[in-house]
Amino acid sequence: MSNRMIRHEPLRADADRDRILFAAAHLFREYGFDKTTVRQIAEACDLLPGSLHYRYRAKEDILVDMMRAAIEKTILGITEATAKAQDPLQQVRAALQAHIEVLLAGDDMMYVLLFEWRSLRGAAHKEMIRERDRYERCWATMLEALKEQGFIRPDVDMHLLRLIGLGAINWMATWYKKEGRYSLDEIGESLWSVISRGILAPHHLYMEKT
Amino acid sequence: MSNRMIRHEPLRADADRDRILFAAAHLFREYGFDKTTVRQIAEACDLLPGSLHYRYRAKEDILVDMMRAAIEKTILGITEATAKAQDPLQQVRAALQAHIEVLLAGDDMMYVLLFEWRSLRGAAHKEMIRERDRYERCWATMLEALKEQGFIRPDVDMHLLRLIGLGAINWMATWYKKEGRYSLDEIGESLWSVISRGILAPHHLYMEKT
DNA sequence: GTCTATACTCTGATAGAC
DNA sequence: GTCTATCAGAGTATAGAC
Repeated sequence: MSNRMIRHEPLRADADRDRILFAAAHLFREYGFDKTTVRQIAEACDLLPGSLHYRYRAKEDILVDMMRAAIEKTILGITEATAKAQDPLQQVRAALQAHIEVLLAGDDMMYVLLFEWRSLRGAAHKEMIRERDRYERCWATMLEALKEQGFIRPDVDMHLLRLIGLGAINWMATWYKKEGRYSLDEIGESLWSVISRGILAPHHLYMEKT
Repeated sequence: MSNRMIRHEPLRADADRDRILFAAAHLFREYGFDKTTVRQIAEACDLLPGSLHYRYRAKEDILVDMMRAAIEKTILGITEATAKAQDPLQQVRAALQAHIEVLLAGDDMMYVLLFEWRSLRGAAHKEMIRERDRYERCWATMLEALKEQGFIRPDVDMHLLRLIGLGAINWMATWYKKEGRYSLDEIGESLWSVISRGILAPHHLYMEKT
């Protein structure tokens, strides 16, 4: 740091951003966005309020930036997971596990993304709705493909299925504990066991069992 | 009201309580507990701040009272529903539908119960955890009975199933719209269709289909 | 970029007349 | 029980020196 020649400003800036967002996320999760003060955030990332203000002009800006990062991470997570999988069924299975892992692996930003978007108003609120829709469309595309290829019973409404499935996972953030009785693999396995038996057409259900 | 003889104090008091809780719940749902001011609540139920203070000494007391009422209503809902049903399977089906209806029928208090318990701290927080556990135990009992009677595949973990199922329903509060494309019956039917096929032992699955 | 000090606003809660 | 008036505190955001 003493030598200007070996400094990498962009990296430094990213690290600062991460440090701030990480500390803020922890507080937002613990106390909620409204009950967390900018003074607390500043203290948690070793800055004084004035310095934090230099990075983020308003408290809400921190939340917006955090949510952008969180949703990007989520989309990246299921994109990578599905890329590895071979057939469409295993793709969905992998995406499901990826969503679980990204959400519950311990990143407080994910929790904040799910439960604090109500704290945003106006333009910022609308932007997050759009971002959420972008993510949900990834799922919609995957699920529609599955249906068109005959994997799913004809009477299953894929739109409702998506809402139900993602809802079950998202709610896990309220009860999952790292030291609890279930591992992320067990949780994903259980969920998939119920859903796959619940929606697959008989032919593929049989294949899935073997 | 002008004649003291025909006044019914307890009824009046209940009506006042409902009026306050209803108005407060609407605001809490719209803006969140923290962003709602006691002045707003007072105005919404045609009281002045001082008068509201007479009923509830602190803002948090309103939230606690509201949550007590909401959880009581929920427990009453599934209790009544299961009482009407005959066999254990239909009992669970009825309880599931009851939970959906109580949660989504339009009572803002239910939404607040699900998403604002984080606003409580200390003793009040602990009390709500206990109340929630009381409710979850109703479900645990029902589901355990189902398993013991052989309705469920042996490999299904009933504890996890409860968390997944109730999670799927609770999350509905974030997306369900009264004017939306799905009725409460459709939603319940879809959920049951997936879950029942996902967990029932083959023999009962066949019976369920007919 | 970081710090100190502070302006300004709004909040929950209360005191006390009626 | 309801009202008016107000307090004490906390909150965000800012100005300006360094």
